[in-house]
This record gives sequence, structure tokens and C-alpha cells, in this order.
Amino acid sequence: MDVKTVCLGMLTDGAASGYDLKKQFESTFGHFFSAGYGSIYPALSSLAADGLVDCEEIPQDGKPDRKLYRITEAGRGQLITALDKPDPSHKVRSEFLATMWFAHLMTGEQIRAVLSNRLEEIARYLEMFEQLEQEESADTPAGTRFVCGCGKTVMQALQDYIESHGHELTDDTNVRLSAAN
Amino acid sequence: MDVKTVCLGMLTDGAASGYDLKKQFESTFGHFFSAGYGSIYPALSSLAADGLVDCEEIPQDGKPDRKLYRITEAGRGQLITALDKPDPSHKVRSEFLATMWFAHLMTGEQIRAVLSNRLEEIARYLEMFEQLEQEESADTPAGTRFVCGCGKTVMQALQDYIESHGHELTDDTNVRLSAAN
DNA sequence: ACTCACATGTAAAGAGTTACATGATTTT
DNA sequence: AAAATCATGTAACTCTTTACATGTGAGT
Repeated sequence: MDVKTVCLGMLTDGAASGYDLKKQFESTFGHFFSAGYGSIYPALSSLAADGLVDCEEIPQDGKPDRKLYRITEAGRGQLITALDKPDPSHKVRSEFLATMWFAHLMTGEQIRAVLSNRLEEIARYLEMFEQLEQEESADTPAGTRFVCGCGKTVMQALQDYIESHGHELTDDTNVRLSAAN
Repeated sequence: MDVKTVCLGMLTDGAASGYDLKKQFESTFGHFFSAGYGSIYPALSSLAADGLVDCEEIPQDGKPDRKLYRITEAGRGQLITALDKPDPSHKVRSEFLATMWFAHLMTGEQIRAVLSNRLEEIARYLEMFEQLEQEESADTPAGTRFVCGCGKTVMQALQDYIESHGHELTDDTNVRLSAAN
């Protein structure tokens, strides 16, 4: 599943512009799938060229025309086909964990900085999840609840782990540093 | 931090070949940083060209010469510089979660297949973590323990969440399907 | 007989990120 | 006065993935 397919899926929620989709990539999708304008705009153009979405141009003054995209029947069919894969990937690419793997080559100060920055980002995500939960209503799709629930659970587990085991990294480094001096 | 830097870091553990590094990418690093031969071999060549690693060619019969790489002092310096970033990224790209977001467009059968495949992969990782824990000794670096601990904790949280909330996805779909028929 | 492990590498293709280019309106 | 929001898009660059290319030896 690429950016094109995710955009197509987002449009099942209603018509939207590339700018609108970007906001969704930053908020709700942010913790598991990111995309920038450089992927989104070409994706929408390509979907339109394939007849999977329709585009309505809405003139505006002072800004470029707003392009409102709507999924077509063909697009819906294509999306349902794309969703029919029994083993979708789930990939993590973490410079954070790679860095921590080599913690013995760092100073305690460096490690603490990395850890505290990570905790800050986790806290930002957790705040977002809590806000999303408050906005939830009876017609919030089960998929949305599930994915946000996964995100919240995983972030909390990570937060707990860093808070309870992070010190082991700096303790060890300090031992090594004092032994070396 | 790219594949080159991670390879450099792996070599602080002792000399290794590209083939050896690949095995480490598949096992211990597998859950947070992956790389194939197509990235590893060019990375090692490039590191050697920059004098960050030395290469010793060991003739073998029937197989290509084994190329044993060792990190140099320059390489160690470069690695320590690369590690000095206070905010390393931690990115997830999950087709799995994207698929589940759109669960209302899928059948209960499709959803159950996706969920059970995900649980199987999680179980494989958890088995690996347990085996690694048994192999741990007093001189296992703190970084290794920490990263594996993170992985195990997060995987368990995800497993628990899927097991306790997965049915909400299929329940909802069944309601929708029977309402539609 | 077949498959797995060992062992290296290249080349093309695919995908995404970053930087650039432009510019009005609203909020701080 | 500065920064953020709205709004679109391209082009170059970086990086990874996949497919190809080759071949032995050991285990099942």
C-alpha cells in the first residue's frame, strides 16, 4: 500500500484537497504513515489521470484554486481490491533504537538528551490520542478507534519502558567512563 | 542515520563480513531497522573507500573470498560524531494499520486473516526476544538489553491490544454487512 | 534430488523526502 | 513586524528494494 492508496482511502470519508489530506497525514495518520506534499500532490494527479478520483476546481482569490477531489466508483473498486491483502507490512525504522543500541559509545549527557526528546514526542502523540478520544462519537468508524487505540497502547508501553529502564543506559555509561578515567 | 552508519556501529562488536551483518539485520535489528544485501554491500565498499573500515580478504574454496571488515580509528571517530544527534527519528510505516483504518470496507473474513497474520509475526518476534534473553550474559551491553526490552514490551502491548480489541473490527463489519443485505 | 547455508556483488526500478517557487490573509 | 495558515506544484536527490548473476558443500 502506497501513498496513492492511502489518499484514495481517505477520500472515502468525503471530498478533500491535497492540503486537507496533508493535515490528516500529520494528525491521525502521523504515528504510522507519513507523507509530504511531494508525495500527495503527484498521487492525486495520478489518481485523477486514472479516473479513480474526480477533481472539482474551486476558484479562490489570493490563493491557488482549491482542488477538491472525490473518489469515483472505479476508485472505490480499486481501493477494495488493494485492501484485499492478507499480510500487509508493519515496518519500523528507528534511528532512536539504533542510537541506543550503541549507547556504550555515548556520554550519559547525550543519552539523557535523546531519551528526553523521545519522551517529549511520545507525550505529544499521547495528548493527540486523548483529544481524539474526546472527539469520538457513536459514528466514529471501528477502524479509527482500533488504530488510535493501538497507537495509544504502544506509545504508553514505550513511555513506561523508557521511564523505568532508561537509567540503565546512563548508569552503565557512567561506570564505563569512570573506569576509563 | 543510514545503513552505512549502522554497519559501522555493528563492526564495533568485532570484524564481520557483509553476510554476517545481514544476519544481524535479520535477527536482533530486524524489529527496528532492516537492510538487504543491496544496501549492505555497497555500504561496506563505500566505508572502505573512505578509510572508515579495513577489509581483509580471506580466500575460500568453492565460495567467493570472504571479506572481513574491521572498523578503523577514523571510522570510530566518524561513528561517535554520527551518534551525537539529540533527536534521532523513530518512524513507523504500517500498511497493517492503514488497512485496519479502512476495515469498514472489508469483510470480516479479510479482517480476521490480516489480524491473525499480524499476531503470528508478533509471536515470532516474541520468541526471538525470549531466546535472546536466555543468551544474555553479564557483558551484554546495556544498549542491547534496552533495545530488546523496548521491542519486547511494545510487541506485547500490541499483541494484547489486538487480542482484546480485534473483535470490535469484525463485529462492526458484520453489522454493516447484514444491514446492507 | 532438493533445499539450505555460505558468499559476493551489480543494475534498474521504485518510492519518498527535501528544496525550491509563489503569494495573500489572518493571527500574534 | 513576524509567523502561521491557506494552497498548489515541480525537480532533483537520496535511498531502498528487487531482480539478476554465479557457484560449492552439507544436510535431509
